[in-house]
Amino acid sequence: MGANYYQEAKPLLVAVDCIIFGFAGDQLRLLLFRRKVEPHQNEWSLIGSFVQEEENVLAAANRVLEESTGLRNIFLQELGCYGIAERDPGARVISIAHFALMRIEEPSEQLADRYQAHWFDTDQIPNLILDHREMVMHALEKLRRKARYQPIGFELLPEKFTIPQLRSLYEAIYQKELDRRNFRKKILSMDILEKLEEKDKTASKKGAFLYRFNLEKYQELVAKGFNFEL
Amino acid sequence: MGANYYQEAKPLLVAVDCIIFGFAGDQLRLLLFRRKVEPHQNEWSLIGSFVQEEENVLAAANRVLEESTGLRNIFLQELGCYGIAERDPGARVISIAHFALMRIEEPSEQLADRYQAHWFDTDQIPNLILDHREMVMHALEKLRRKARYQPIGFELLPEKFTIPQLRSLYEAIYQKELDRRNFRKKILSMDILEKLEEKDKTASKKGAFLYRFNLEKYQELVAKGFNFEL
DNA sequence: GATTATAAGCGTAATTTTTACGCTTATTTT
DNA sequence: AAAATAAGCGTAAAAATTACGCTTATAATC
Repeated sequence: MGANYYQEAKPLLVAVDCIIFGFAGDQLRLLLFRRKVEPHQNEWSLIGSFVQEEENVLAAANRVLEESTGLRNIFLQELGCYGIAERDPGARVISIAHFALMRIEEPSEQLADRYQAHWFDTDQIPNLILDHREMVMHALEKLRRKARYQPIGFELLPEKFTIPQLRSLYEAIYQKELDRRNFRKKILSMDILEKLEEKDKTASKKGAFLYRFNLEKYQELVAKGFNFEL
Repeated sequence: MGANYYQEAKPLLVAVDCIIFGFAGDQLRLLLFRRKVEPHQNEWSLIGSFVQEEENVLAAANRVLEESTGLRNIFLQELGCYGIAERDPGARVISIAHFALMRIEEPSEQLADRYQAHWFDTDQIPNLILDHREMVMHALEKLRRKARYQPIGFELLPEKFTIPQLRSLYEAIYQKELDRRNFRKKILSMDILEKLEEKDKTASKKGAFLYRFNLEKYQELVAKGFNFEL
C-alpha cells in the first residue's frame, strides 16, 4: 500500500452491454445482434463495447445505443455488473449491463439491415454468447418489477396511445390478463394521463381515444407523495 | 476490430466498495473506516479494494467484508457501478458498490479498534471521500425500497427477536412510526415467524415473546405465490 | 338499409385489505 | 397495594381491489 496503492492494482477490461426492449404486436421484444468478432463470431449477442479510457460508463452505454440504433435519449438504466473472472474466454472482461426501452417504429427494418439486428419475442430468445442470456433474464425480472412502481412502460409506447394499448403492454410485461374495466379505472384515477381529442381506429371498430403521459403532472403528484402502482 | 478486438481496448482499474449497514439502539447505522492511503488519507470512507486479476467481482466484495469485519456469509448485494471517468483523482477507477447487512453484536468495539472502523447513525454521516456519500444515499434508498418487498430486515436483527424490535427496525428504515397493533397483525398473518417459548425482558416490564424468521416456511410460501410486503 | 359482431367505455356490488383505536394483561416501580 | 408501562388481542370504519353487467360506437355482414 501507500504510494504504490494505485500502481499495484491490475487493470481489467470493462465493457458495457445493452439489453434493448421494445413492444410490438402485443409482445415484449428484445433487440439482438450478430456478433462481429471472434470468439463466437456471427452468433446472436447483446450489443456492447468496451468502456474507453476517458469515458463515463453510462456514456459508453449511450454511445453503444446510438451506434446500434441511431437513437439518442432513450430510456437507459444500469442493470448490474457481470464480474465472474472466466465469463469471457477471450480475456478478463467485466461487463456493466444496461437495459434500455425504446419505441419500435418505422426504422425497424432499416435497423435489421443496417446493423444486422433483429427483434425477438422475449419468450423465444435464441442462444446467446457468454452470459448474455443471464443478463436478459435479469433484465426481464427488473423490468417486471420496475414497471409496477415506476411509469416506465410509456417508454415502450408511442407518444400517443390508447388505454387498451397500455393494458396490452402491461399484460405482456406481467404475462397475465388484466381486467379491461379495472385497468382503465385504475390508470385514469391516477390522473397522470392527458386525454386527446383523437381516436385510434386501427385496433377496433369503435376506436379508442388516444392519451398522452403527462410527465409534469406525474412529477407534481410524486412531490406530493403519490406512488405510482399498476 | 477482429483479431485485435481485445488488444485494442484499454483496461481500467476496477474496485469494490461496501456500504455496511447495522441496526442498534433503534437506529440504522453505517460502518465507516479511516482511509489508509493518499489521496484523502485518514478521512472517513467506505471500505473497499481493487478487484484482483482472477477474482470474481462479488468475491472481491466478500473478501473486503471479511477482511474488515471478520465476518463471512453476511448479506451482500450489488448496489451499482460508479463509473464517472474523473471520480477518483488518483487514477481512472470504476467502482462496483455493494451493500451489506450485518448484525451488530459484541465485536462492535473490537471492530473499532482492530479496523479503525466506526458505526455512524445514518442521519449523521460525516464527510466521505470521492463519491462515497452518493453511494451511501443510493444504498439507503435501495434498502428502503427492498426491505418493503423482501424479508431482508431480519439480516439486521439477532436470530431471536421480538415483534416490537422488528417494528422498531422498520420504523428506522422507513423513518416513520408504525402502529404497534397493525404491524404485529400484519407480520404474524404472513406466517413466516416462529414463536419461541422465551421472552425478552430487557425492553419492557411485561416482556415480549421472542420469534425467529422461518426461512424454509417463507420459501415454501413464495413458491406458492406469496409476496412479502411490509 | 337493417342486423350483427366487436371492442370501448361506464357503472355498481361484493370482497379484501388497511387503518384507527379501545381494552386487557403481565410485570416492575413507587 | 397502587400506579405506570409496554405487550398483546380484538373490532369497527374506511379504502382499495376485484368481479362482472350493461351501454355505445363503428365496421362488417346480410
